[in-house]
Amino acid sequence: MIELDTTDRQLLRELERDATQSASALGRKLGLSQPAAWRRIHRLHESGAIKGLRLDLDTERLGFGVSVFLGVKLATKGRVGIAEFERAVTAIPEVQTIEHILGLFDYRLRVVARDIPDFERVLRRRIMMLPGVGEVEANVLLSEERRPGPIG
Amino acid sequence: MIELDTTDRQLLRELERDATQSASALGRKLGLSQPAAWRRIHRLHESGAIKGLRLDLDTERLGFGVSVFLGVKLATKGRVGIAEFERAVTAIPEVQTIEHILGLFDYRLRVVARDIPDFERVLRRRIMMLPGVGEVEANVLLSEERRPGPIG
DNA sequence: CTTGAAAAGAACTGCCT
DNA sequence: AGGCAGTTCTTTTCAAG
Repeated sequence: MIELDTTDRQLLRELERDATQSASALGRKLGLSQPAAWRRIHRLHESGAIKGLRLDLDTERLGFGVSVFLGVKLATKGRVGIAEFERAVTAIPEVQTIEHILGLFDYRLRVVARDIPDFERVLRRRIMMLPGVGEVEANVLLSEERRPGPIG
Repeated sequence: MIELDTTDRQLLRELERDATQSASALGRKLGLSQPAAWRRIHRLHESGAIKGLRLDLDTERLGFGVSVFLGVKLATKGRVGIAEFERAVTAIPEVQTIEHILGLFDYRLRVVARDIPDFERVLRRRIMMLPGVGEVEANVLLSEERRPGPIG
């Protein structure tokens, strides 16, 4: 486990707010010189505390107005079944996130579609055709909010 | 809705793979000059196609080994109930994402905790104390994979 | 759209406290 | 660990084809 001091935490908090800030801007906010801030950020990358930077696309503006969370229960739960399901679900472009979970469902999928008819097509012709799929639960996304989290 | 040409799509695909690439590196890959690539990226930001860059932290390495998805059904569903719930849930630092959804549940929360006992504390003393909380479903995250998506 | 150039700023390095 | 000074690279804007 990686231990962080107060300054590292402040850096992460700032970078969570705006990941494009320069080392000099961050240094100014925390009372550090530009190289000092840079070296800390660099260490946070090297240590693996920061996995990287993700591009945050506006799926709605790009024509994918519908996001649906699917809970999926597998009917066939052997080792082969799981591997086969994962391989097949990976090939569906509308599936943005695949979460292997433990609980009432086996997988949780985040699926995007242009609209509801498009989603129905994805669900019927893609999701329901996946090998080993059992029960499927759907929840349509209305709005989403990300919080700073206990780490920053 | 924002219309993208093939080059913009290629840019987004590359940036999804690695959001830290320079305009000149992207230009080289797509056969564009550095200013041309830069202007396209700039336009993708301005148009809102790209919302920004998100810091991707390794919650596990930072000591939060447990991620749990909670489906929450509200018992009280008046306008006041929803507003009150959202205000209260926002104040819990362990809640990383709040998704307002339509379906079997009203909200989906992504919660992080240091370990299972820590998660039990969050669940009993924080989540279950939220105003208007009805049924709660839990799924523990085993592994997660993000896919390029139909946009890139 | 392109190339080329120039100025500003950010990233990175080595040395010193 | 932090700061200072300097080098290299990228970003950003411009002129011109």
